[in-house]
Amino acid sequence: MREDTSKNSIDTRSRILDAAESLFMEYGFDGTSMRLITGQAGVNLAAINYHFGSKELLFQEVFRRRLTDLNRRRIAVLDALEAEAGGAPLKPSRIVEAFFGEALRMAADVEGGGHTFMRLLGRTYTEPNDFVRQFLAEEYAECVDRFLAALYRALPEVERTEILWRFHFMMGAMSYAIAGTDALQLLAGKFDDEDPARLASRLMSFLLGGLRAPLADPGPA
Amino acid sequence: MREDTSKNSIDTRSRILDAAESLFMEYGFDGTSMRLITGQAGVNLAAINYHFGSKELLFQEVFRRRLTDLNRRRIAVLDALEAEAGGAPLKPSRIVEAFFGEALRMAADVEGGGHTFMRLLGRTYTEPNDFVRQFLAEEYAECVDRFLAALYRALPEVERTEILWRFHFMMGAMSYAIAGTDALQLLAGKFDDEDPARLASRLMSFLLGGLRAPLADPGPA
DNA sequence: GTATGATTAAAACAACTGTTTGATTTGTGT
DNA sequence: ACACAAATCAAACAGTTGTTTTAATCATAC
Repeated sequence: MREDTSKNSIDTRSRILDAAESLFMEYGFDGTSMRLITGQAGVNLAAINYHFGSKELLFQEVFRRRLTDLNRRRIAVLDALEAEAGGAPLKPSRIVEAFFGEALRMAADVEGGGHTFMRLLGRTYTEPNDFVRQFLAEEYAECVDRFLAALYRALPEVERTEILWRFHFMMGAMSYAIAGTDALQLLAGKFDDEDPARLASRLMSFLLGGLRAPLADPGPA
Repeated sequence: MREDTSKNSIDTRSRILDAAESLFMEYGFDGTSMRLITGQAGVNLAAINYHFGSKELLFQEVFRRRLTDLNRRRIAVLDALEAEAGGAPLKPSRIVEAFFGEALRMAADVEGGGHTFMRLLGRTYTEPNDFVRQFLAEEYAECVDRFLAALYRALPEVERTEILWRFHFMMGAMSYAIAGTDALQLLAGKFDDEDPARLASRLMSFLLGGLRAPLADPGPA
């Protein structure tokens, strides 16, 4: 009947994290109660405060658990690309593929929870809670700095502000592609879903098309 | 001291709607309490239930107030384009410009509240509350049907599924560009904001670049 | 086996949630 | 001025929120 040995407590921790990840994704931070989380995790109500301190700290830990590795992997890929190039600037498309490809790879991991997490991350971008924004900024800082620097070097003739905006647009397209699948099914009515596997290649070609688009006229009257 | 005549009640209604729009945008549906709304609106707590019936119905009315007009304008522009073309299929870029241009025009209206509303709309796409999804689907149905039909006719050689996905990506890029400005400021650190006026042209050229991008390989191994 | 610290458990805490009630005020038509 | 409906108000409703407390149980080292 019982299978927990000494890893009982770390089991409780990850059961809470898994349940919280899934519920935060579905109902948001405010829409998810402690009792809902502990109920789905099958643990006592007080376990969250005991193991994480508060609901907010649990929320942050849900992100840290996956984001740290994701951004580490992104930087590792970028390191490899730059080492291979040997000092020469990279192709912009390779940089973009590295950054968004790693995210899409995580989003494709349905059983391991990566898919759920990426949907949660996507909807969190548009929920500008102060404490979440502060936290995400710190978590992303190094990775974004590295990739922006690489893009600046790859596109020296393009204004940096323009690159920033394009990066923002790409983040938005990706987040919606993952987090807003329900919205699409909604707007478009019936939608053949033979394709979540092909999402990555579809999205990537869209992103690269947007990246390569001619710059806008500076002055629209 | 008092300036209200007979329009007292409709004044209360719109005061509530304005406060709710702004607060829902900032804190989300669950994070915004009735007392917060009525407090900022300067009306009695019971006024929301009296004038709108419930918090959910107020939420819906916040959307209906702006969305109905927005989609009506979109369809009007599309009608004009099709009348001008006289039966010939439209250029895809014109269709996209019509759909997203109207949204961006609303987002540029800061004083009138259009900007706030578009940010709220953007973050709501990723909050898949059942009752919101149902409502948005009905509100968008006719407009999306018309624009998708126009795109299908404009791009007869492209699979309809591909067009759906591109439309989804474009929606995501736009919503983030408007709703997630804070997220960008965050990730990129300092960000010159001499540009909210140029957002429209920047975004439009990105969207058209994505729309024109070559289709992805169907099979990524 | 017993002591010690870590974990779990049940119960209670005050604060806040959306909604309803009943009385009072306000506006309008006669 | 009167009557009638619309609108506002203060107060209370029952239920839920995140967190804390105190006791019980667990695992482990001596």
